[in-house]
Amino acid sequence: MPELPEVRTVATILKKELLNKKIMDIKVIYPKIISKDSLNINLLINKKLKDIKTNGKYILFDYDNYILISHLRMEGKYFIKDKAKPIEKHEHIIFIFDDNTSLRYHDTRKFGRVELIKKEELSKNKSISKLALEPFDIDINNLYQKIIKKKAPIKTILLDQTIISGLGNIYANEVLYDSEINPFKLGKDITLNEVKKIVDSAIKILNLAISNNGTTIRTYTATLGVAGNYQNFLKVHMKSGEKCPKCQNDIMKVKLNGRSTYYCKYCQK
DNA sequence: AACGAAACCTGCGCGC
DNA sequence: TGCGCGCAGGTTTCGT
Repeated sequence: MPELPEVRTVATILKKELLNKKIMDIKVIYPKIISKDSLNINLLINKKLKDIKTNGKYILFDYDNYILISHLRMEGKYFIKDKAKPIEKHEHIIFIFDDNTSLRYHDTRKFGRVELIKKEELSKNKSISKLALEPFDIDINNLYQKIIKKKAPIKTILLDQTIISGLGNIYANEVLYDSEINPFKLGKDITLNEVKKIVDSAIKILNLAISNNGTTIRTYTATLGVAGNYQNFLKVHMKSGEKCPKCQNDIMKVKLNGRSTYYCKYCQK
């Protein structure tokens, strides 16, 4: 569940469900989920959750003096369960609270990571400090200057979280379709007006996706029981062979730097 | 320095 | 039925 709308959806629900719960115990079943730079996760025992925020695709659990940074990568999910329920396959970390509940980090592919840091270290954290602003906050001219320095295709650039944060493969495909830009167009050839279109499209698409609880595709278990609905709004992603809604030609599927890229070669020049 | 490819993992669907 | 391959919403590390 990983791009910005899905991460915000998860964070909103977790905040509602977990605020002020006190952690009584933590069971780590698969230790590699915890970053090697992390403080001992048991420092969270006896702490109460004060807030949950997000930054790009990161979820930040605020515990006063500490912050737990969580990235879901490809398949990370959180479930809230009665603490007596048996540990299921793919549950790697279990937080046990002072009522009868527990929070379970579930990750089929084990790509996700959590890292516990002191709060004052947040701005210099290796992952967080490199992050660019989200499309909602980004400065067009600043982004333009970064993009035209790049030789890589614009699709690849949009996936670079140090250039603009929050977009992943689905929304990068959708944003480039909406802004009518060919995903293969090189960064150095992108115009200021095209950067404006990209940011406008990104804000529009992400906001609509957030209000629909994100996108749920190819997923067997909805995180926290919440099924997103934005898959019903997708124009090109996973639509190869279907007709372009604008010109009725076929949507193409190609590989671009190893990622599936869907676009209309007539509308996206 | 900057780019693409491989690595990190598991499960599913498809063709043979 | 079983096997092998390709594929999946991401990021970091490794070569060139």
